[in-house]
Amino acid sequence: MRLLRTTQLHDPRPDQPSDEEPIEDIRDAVSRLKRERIIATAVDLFYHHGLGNTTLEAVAEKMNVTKPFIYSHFKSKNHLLAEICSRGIRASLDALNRVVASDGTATEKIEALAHDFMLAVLENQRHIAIYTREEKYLSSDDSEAINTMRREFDRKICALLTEGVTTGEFMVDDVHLAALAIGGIVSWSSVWYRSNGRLTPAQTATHIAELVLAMIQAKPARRKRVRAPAAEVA
Amino acid sequence: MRLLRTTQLHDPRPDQPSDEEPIEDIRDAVSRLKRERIIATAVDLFYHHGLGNTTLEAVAEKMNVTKPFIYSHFKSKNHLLAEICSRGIRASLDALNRVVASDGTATEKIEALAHDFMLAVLENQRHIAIYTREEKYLSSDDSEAINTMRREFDRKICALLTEGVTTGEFMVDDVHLAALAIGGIVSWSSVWYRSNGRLTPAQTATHIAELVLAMIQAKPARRKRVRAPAAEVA
DNA sequence: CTGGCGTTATACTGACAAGTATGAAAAAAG
DNA sequence: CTTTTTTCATACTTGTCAGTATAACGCCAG
Repeated sequence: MRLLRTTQLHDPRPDQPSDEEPIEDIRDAVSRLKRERIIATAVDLFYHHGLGNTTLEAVAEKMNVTKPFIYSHFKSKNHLLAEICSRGIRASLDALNRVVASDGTATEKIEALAHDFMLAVLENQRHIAIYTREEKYLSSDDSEAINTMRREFDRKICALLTEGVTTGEFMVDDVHLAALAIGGIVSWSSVWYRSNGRLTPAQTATHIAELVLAMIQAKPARRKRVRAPAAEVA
Repeated sequence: MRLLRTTQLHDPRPDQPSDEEPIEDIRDAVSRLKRERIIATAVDLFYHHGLGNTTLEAVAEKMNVTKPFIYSHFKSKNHLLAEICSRGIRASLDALNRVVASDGTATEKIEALAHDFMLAVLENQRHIAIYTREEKYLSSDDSEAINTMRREFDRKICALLTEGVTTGEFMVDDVHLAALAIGGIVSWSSVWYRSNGRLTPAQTATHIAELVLAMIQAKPARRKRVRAPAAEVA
């Protein structure tokens, strides 16, 4: 296209108006591919060396392109960072929401939550590690949006724990602290996890879920194993 | 004195040669006081705005001094950062070692460990948060030294857990993962803890220790409460 | 009071890296 | 094949800061 995304002209696909699968415009696909590569490269460097030790020139060089290439896809270094961070957070939040929306006993839901949340963190480990470290370099808008997510997070876990305490499934003195503990166990994994380590993400998630259940003293009673469909693997 | 720390001359305190308490030289005391103030101010700013968003000029301004003042006490911005980080780590490691050296059952020791470690983290929350975020900006020497500590850390918790499993006090499938979970619960508190929050550090530590014991399914059997002397408060 | 020493402000340098103006080459359109 | 448009490399500008040279000030000794 030449005018796409700019102004005039109707639909850039004038052929059969519908009935076909909505094939994505090639330009968009190419553009997205490039974006993805930039992000992947940046994640790699930001993760290993830190945001402040990584120049966009270094990112460009690693891709065998130059700086303006990156600037044609991201408005600034901070926008790139924001994209990276929000992906990590979004993956976790999706996992959480999927579980909360499912039905089952509180025990089942907490187990699923610990498992899927852990898996989401492990699968997005670097994004989340970057977010955790570089939060202060996000624009206040971005960081506020993300903080809202985080609070929502805590709220939902608390609600779930409270439910379980009410039904007598769990035993915890302080629901809020327990929620933070769960968040800690899972979130901290972005610090220590290495993808070439002893356990696969799935194994790790399973073990961690058991630890979480033990922590809140959930009766390992009849768990019907109706867990939400596991997050699709990256 | 004017020649102290330089070269010649005997003892700068020529009066009663001994028998007195070893009163620290005033200059040294003053110098230390200044260093402490610089560190405190830097911690404040680094914590709230991030290392990269904080210039040394900003630190100086907040103290109503200027940059060379800081440079006369720290060789570089990174040396200042290293000092901040190592304080946080040292406090935690001291707590750990104190507990490991104490005697008692594995249950008692783990409880004490969780409690005292948590307390140490809370009391040094900002230092540790800064360390966690800015690790990549430490010289490789410093960061290696600190990583050694971290590994030692894990090793000792693992040993303790293994001991408890052997004596039948604990039930955990994977000792190493449990150690990481404990580390996560505690370390992550440096991210969420606010000193003006609902609970005092001591209360928080007590609750967290309970959660940890539950997680490893320690029998709440005869805990004789011979906990190591609580960390002196900062 | 005076001279020397240590300390800290003033004022600078130098480097580095974010972001950009321009134009060349490639791709699409006609 | 020619024209138009997009994309990205070359080469630049610019601001910011870590770190420093120098000089002024104050403190203690004699």
